[in-house]
Amino acid sequence: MSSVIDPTPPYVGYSLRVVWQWVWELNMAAATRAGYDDVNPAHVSLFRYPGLDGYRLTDIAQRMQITKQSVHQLLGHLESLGYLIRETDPGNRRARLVRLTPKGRGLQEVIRRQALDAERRILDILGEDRGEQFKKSLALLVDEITADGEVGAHDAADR
Amino acid sequence: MSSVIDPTPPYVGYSLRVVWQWVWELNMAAATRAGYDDVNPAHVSLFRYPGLDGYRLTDIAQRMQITKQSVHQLLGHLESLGYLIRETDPGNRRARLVRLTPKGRGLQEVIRRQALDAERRILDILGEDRGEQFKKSLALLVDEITADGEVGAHDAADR
DNA sequence: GACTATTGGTCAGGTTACCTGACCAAACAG
DNA sequence: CTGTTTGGTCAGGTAACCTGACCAATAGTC
Repeated sequence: MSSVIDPTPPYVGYSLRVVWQWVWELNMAAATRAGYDDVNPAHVSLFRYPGLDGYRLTDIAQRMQITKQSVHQLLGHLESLGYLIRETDPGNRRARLVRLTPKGRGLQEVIRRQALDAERRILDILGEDRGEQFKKSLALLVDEITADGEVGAHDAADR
Repeated sequence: MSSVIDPTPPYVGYSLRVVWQWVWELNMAAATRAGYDDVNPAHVSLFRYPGLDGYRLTDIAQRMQITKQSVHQLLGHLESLGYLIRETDPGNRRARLVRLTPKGRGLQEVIRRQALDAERRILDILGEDRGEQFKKSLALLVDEITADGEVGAHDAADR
């Protein structure tokens, strides 16, 4: 009794998840290996592109699609762990800007290096031509998706 | 002061995440729209390829990379919501097999259809040739990654 | 057969990343 | 001056995860 829908897996969604998860696990592993073992996945995810330095809490909350309160808590952890400080924005005295400490910049650097390394590994697997084509396709998809505002544009209001 | 690492974003990891998240949000939206609004993302994720029907708790835990206890709890929710039942495996009386109810099969079907729809939309964006190439590349990456056991092969022991 | 080890699953209890709601202070609009 | 909006914080709750202890059925060994 085969279903009406014959799946012909693996689905693209499935594959995307597997590959992304692989990159993400390499990312966490790189952080831990480099000695940043006092942070958990939620913390590290805040460091992902485009990072934390110079951003306000609200910007980060919007980017991550979580509440300001959640970001507040996570930034609090990172601050008490010595990864960053929050200083008042000179141009807007209600706002506070995240500033990475040397420790924070160290972790940021590890994460960026790892991102490039993952990219390298993908190109190695696919080969140069196919790899570049793959990157272009991905970029095109990202353009199209973010243009439509289909991701991250639910209730820009507050949540 | 440009960093040692000039990022040339967007990174592949970032793009993968954006695209995957887009697919995933379409997935959740499809479930909700179809009336399955008593399940949350954690529940729906259990239904993702290759699904629940016929599997044992332990299989699912391993696939999802979470503990048996967590799966136990989530399956408990889904059972009390009427999505599935757990019946003793005739061939192994300690094991219990997940069996989807009609309601559960309904949700499963919605998710499968949505997966195909997402695939269609990606092909529409990239065009037929480029899209097929993209799928092939993804499949190749998945093969390579899962072959090395780099994902989901941490401690096959318990977890 | 009896004896241990392994496997599949459950119960009890803790942690924490999220959430909602209420609130304050600075900035802005009239 | 008087609301309203914006950036952020405090208090408290929810639930998806975790660890540890445990039981029942199976498999391996003598």
